[in-house]
Amino acid sequence: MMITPKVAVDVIIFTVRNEALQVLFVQLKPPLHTEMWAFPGGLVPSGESTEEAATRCLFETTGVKDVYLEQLYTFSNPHRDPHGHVVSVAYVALVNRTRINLRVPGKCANIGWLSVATPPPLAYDHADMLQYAIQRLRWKLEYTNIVYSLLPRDFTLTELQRVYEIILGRPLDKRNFRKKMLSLGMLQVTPRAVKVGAHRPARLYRFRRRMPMIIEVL
Amino acid sequence: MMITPKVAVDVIIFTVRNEALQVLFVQLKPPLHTEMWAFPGGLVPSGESTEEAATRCLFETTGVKDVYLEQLYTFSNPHRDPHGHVVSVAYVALVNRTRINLRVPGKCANIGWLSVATPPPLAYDHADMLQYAIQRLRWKLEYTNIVYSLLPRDFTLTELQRVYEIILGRPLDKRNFRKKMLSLGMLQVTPRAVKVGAHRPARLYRFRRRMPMIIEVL
DNA sequence: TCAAAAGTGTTGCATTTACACCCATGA
DNA sequence: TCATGGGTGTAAATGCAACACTTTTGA
Repeated sequence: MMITPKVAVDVIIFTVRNEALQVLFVQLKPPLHTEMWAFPGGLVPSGESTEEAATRCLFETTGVKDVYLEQLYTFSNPHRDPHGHVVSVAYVALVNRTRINLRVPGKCANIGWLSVATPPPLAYDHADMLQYAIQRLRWKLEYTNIVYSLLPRDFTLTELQRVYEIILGRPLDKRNFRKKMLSLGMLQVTPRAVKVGAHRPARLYRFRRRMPMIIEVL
Repeated sequence: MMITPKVAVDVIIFTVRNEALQVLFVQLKPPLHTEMWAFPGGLVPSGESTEEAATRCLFETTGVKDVYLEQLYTFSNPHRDPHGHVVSVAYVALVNRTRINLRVPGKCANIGWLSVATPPPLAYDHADMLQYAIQRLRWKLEYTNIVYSLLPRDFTLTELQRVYEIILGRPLDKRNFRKKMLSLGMLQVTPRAVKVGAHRPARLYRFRRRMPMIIEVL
């Protein structure tokens, strides 16, 4: 019987919070990489699919299920983990921060959201993973509806636009943005509006279908 | 120590041959799945990256290196292989058939090119892999230059167009195709032309850079 | 001179970009 | 009445799709 590498998953959990794109990191307990941060993850037991393992990891740290979760890439450099050859299947999840109840997994010393703009020192090859994940997120934002998973059920168009601007890192034209979003037909107007502050109340919208789809197909 | 699944690679090797998109399949030796076909692949030994394993598999069956090779997806269903839990990292390779010297790997009974239009019964979850690979190939053909890996160094625009038509499965307009290709600036005219048959000779072109790149960036 | 593939431009349509003012509200 | 964010339309430019004839060659 040939000896093959071990299999792990890492889950890159994005949210938009405090006007920034943030990622959930855990801090490992000594003696492993203390002072470094890493994505939630771990070895995959035989009999469990990597999707299941990623879903489980996501649930154990945030308490949420049923959010957008996508396989990103498989990282397999034999030296990526100094303790032995571990092939890691990376996943990306998008969560709405208001639904989160963070919990520190048993094997971790700490957990928290950190902005991708100023990432901390990362363990293993997690810096590569993060770069790739951000790139993929920006790319898919443009031609899918996955942003639904970052927002509450009801939201204003300005909130939606802010999420796009924060992730893409550039300002968008308000009129063109609204025209485009509404023309895609994936949003539904709700009868309600929000009144906050001394100005005109904003209409609330929601996604017709809160599931991933490619925009041309809508 | 936790027991994790074994790690394998499968390589989906595409070529364009006989006016069809074809894939390289091997037939397993008895007692395993005889009568079924599968992609070249196998377990990844500890210490080898999956890229290396895929490159090696490609070389062992076709004798080529330095062609387009891309990670496709990781398949991890615990039941995908009835003999035990094997996570397979699938790769896609694109080769130019004229450069190929097929060899039957020791553990296989047979090897050959088969058209994707009429795929044979496939072992494991290889039918799923194939569908996904075709989809990805079509998609990437539209916004990258990866087609370079399917053609000889020098080719005519008609040959290039045929490759696109065969993979996409629909006819393309000759004038629009040429306009588009030439405007992207990724082709170089060569001084030579080919004369075959009783008609005007065709100019030969080649790719400026025979390496994968996204078309907007060119 | 004929057959066969190579090669070449223009027009309409759809999509994207740029851009500035009025509206509704609470303080 | 003023400050604040919500909401709206038009014109130019760009990109894409449709479409037919002339050129060069060898037989």
